[in-house]
Amino acid sequence: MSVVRTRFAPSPTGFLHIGGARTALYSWAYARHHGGQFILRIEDTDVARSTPEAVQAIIDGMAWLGLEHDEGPFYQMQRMDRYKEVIGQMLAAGTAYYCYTSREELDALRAEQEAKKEKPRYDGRWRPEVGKTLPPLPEGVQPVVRFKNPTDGVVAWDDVVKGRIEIANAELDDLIIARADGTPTYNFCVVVDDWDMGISHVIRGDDHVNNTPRQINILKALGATVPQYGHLSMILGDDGTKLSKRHGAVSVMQYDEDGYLPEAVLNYLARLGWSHGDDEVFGMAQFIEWFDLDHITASAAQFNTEKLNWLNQQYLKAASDSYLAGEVARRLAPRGIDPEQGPSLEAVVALYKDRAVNLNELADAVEPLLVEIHPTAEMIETHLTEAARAALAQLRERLVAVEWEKAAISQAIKETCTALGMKMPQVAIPLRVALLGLPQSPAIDAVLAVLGRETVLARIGRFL
RNA sequence: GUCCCUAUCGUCUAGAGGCCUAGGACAAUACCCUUUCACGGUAUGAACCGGGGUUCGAAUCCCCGUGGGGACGCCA
Repeated sequence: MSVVRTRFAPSPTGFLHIGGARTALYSWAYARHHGGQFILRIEDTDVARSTPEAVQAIIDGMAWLGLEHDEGPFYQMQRMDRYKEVIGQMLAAGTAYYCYTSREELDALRAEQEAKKEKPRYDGRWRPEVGKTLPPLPEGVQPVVRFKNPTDGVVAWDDVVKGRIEIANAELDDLIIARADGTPTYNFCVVVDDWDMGISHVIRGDDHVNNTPRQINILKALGATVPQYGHLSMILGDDGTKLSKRHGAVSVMQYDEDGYLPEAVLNYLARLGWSHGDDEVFGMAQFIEWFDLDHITASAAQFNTEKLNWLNQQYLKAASDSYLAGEVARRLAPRGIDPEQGPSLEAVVALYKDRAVNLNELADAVEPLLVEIHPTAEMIETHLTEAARAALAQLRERLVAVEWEKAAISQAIKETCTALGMKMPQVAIPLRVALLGLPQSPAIDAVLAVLGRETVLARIGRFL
């Protein structure tokens, strides 16, 4: 069996978004599954729209997700000589030709065809044919180079996700492979790159299905081996419409900012458009073991933030306290909070990680344990009644002497309840408000234990 | 307009002719657990786009509609 070599080939005209991330993930996982190589290639031939910032954004996104490549990044702009070399060969071999049709003529042709409700396409006026007389060479027109596409028969391939696809050559026109300024175009560069880089499986977005027959024809004209193709359907936004700036078409780094763990995003993406029976929660090692291009869904999938949230929560619960403490500290820093002060961040995070959906929520939840709190007047009025304050006063006295660990603290709270004939919540809720400014928290004895005696006594003391 | 792809609960999906009284997960609802809020547990409701075939038998195969998406650039 031959070596598996896959690639991810984004054009650096924006950040790495969720659709691109899934394409990269599948290509990466397929290579890993087969012990092959995963190549990163930057398709930057559109000089006007490509930016170094976008290149960096893509690399950052890949790094955040942990999709490391084995070769590259290769930049198409650095491979110009090679493309020109191949174009020269094709011109010489007669599989490509110069076309002197101007942009204006092309526009007119297109308009005419559209008016007649026809599929717009080049009419082959400069295509050399035996016994055909070409038009006279116009003055001052720099020619483009067009590929001489076969006119009959069909191009067919067995798409690994969509099955057999056949397209009649009659549907295809002679595409431009080099612009008037000599620079090669996308469909041509892809072909040369996939060929030169020995790509065995091209896994890419659905929007490239129509490019595939053209690329196969060029590959064949070059005498190159045609790789396997797999076209992934697109990802729709939360509302079922195409991803746009407003919903979902955001950088994967936005997910970091929104408090998602890369593991959760990866797991979510793996399951969006692919399945392994009823399995839902699995790490990348497991995914690599399972993933094999079977079971990829052919139809478009709608992004569902709620399920991502649920997955993120699962990963949050499973994550280690030290990892979470690091992530939370990173989010607390911009708020001017130094987690070195106060109780151990790991202990605090452990208390809250079961109840947060994302890291930002976790940071929010943890904050009152780390900084001075300011309960609202309303909160104080509703919860810190005379009776409540009396209970807190008595509890405080017990806490002064008690051994500082959960069971003993719990015992002290219970004794206070009994002594005053109060129910647990009647003491616990005011206590929460006094300590955290909130009526809800994890188990109160655990909160006290983590907060430390000094802080607890001081915070209760403020209301006596 | 032409070509290509696609169609199972609200969403992601299982399903490769009988295992389907269509399964799981998210979301929803109810109950349980609970010291509050969560977590967790249990249960309930919820789908094969329509029409024709093929077959003893179709969610699964074929055809036609319809819906959705994509492509038709000297963009990638």
